[in-house]
Amino acid sequence: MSHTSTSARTSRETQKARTRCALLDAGLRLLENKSLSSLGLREVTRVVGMAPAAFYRHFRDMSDLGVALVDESLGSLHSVVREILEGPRDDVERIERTVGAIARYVREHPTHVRFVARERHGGVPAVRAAIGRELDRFADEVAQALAADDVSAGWSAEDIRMLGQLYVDHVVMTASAFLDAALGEGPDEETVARTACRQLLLISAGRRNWVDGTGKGPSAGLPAPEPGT
Amino acid sequence: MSHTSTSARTSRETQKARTRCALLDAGLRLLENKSLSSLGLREVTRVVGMAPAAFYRHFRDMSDLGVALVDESLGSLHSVVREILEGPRDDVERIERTVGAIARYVREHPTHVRFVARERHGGVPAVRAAIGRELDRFADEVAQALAADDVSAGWSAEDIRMLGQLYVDHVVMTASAFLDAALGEGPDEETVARTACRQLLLISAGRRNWVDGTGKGPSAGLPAPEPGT
DNA sequence: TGTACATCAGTGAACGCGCGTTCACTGATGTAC
DNA sequence: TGTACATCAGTGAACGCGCGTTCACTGATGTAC
Repeated sequence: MSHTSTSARTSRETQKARTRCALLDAGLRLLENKSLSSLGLREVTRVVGMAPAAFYRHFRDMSDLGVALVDESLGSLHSVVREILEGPRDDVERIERTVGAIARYVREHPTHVRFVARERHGGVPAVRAAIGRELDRFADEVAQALAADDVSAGWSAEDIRMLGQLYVDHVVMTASAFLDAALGEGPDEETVARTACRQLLLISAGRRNWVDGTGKGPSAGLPAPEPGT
Repeated sequence: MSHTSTSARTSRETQKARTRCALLDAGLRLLENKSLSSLGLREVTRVVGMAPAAFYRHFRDMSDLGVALVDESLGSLHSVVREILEGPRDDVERIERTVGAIARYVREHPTHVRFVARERHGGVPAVRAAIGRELDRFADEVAQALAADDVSAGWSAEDIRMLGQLYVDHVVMTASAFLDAALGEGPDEETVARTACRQLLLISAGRRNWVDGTGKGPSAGLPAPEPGT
């Protein structure tokens, strides 16, 4: 409990926060080439340059540090998502802005993105749960924004939520593909961007032609309207 | 090199194959709750009940065992995929068959599915590469089948391949969701199945209303055809 | 068929090493008066 | 302002443990004659 008058943190507090941050940074750096469950507490403290025992002043164990990394990685993303969703409603433009934003985010925070992609199904339950919870929140936010679109008229809440999840899953896939591209594995960034845009456009097309429960759009299953009859 | 006349394997060969299989089984079992990069050679041999050193008679290291597990996990899946793709072309039925087949596969081989989901972006490069290669092959197979559909008339090879990739990614997501359901995490199996079906139906609707390069279906962006003019 | 030799999957002991965790400690920072 | 005491982030030594890898070996199986 701090005894200083609210805002001004003591130098002790700020120093502790700095060390904690250094531990998180070191962890993230080491996690580029391995997974959390094989990352050692001593590896992290060694990079920071402190005694192993000091680790316990900041985290209970590596899994605890992992959960903190999830918050750091995905917490900042909510504002980005909101910004995109609040932009113009036009499909094509929104899609291009989305894919551009993903590309930028991956370029600026590659280690965070890799961490999330790797640990989403990784071997540390608490971290997996934290990522799942955060991605669910994103799906909710997206669903909420989608509900406001004209094309969503008549959609059930369940279907809108399903669509939000489809988008979020696709964003994760795309981010991961951008990451591979940056590493020289798989197709280059340009190709990933084009593929992602087209996949999203295809989903948009499906959305516009969705008929509840059957998925049959106006141009399928029914005879085409015959002009003049 | 075997010196027996082709088909009949010596008892030595079969015994070696059995041991190898026991190592793979033990590895897979241990990987339910951890990731490959934190799984130890000694853990595996302990479960099988053999001396650690014997491991080297079968695999160079754990990464080598991981690649063998990828082959075992995904190799058998090609026939399943082909069977689905060769079935009826009708969208709804094919989708339901697909989702049913995923559910069944996950129920019958949960450990293989978890392994692939976990190591797809995991910390062992050789295993990641092996999984990526295999999933690309699946995308190719799906794309080839899609190309034969009527709705694909006029599609560029690139767009068909993009669609194949979208389907494969979606299948992986769905399999992973079924797995969570079986573990009591997240929504139940029934919900996962319904969501997956609707997402696939939505993609199908997009496919039917795809206009090259814009994603604009016939019911959007253009004035609706006016009967009688 | 029987015998002598080759192969090689699996053994068990040994090695050096880095791990997570504990503990009493130090000394700079913060607080009370 | 100065002094005496409390807090607590970080230290460094120690511990027992399981790890991957090596090595000379054993003994059942397979081969040649």
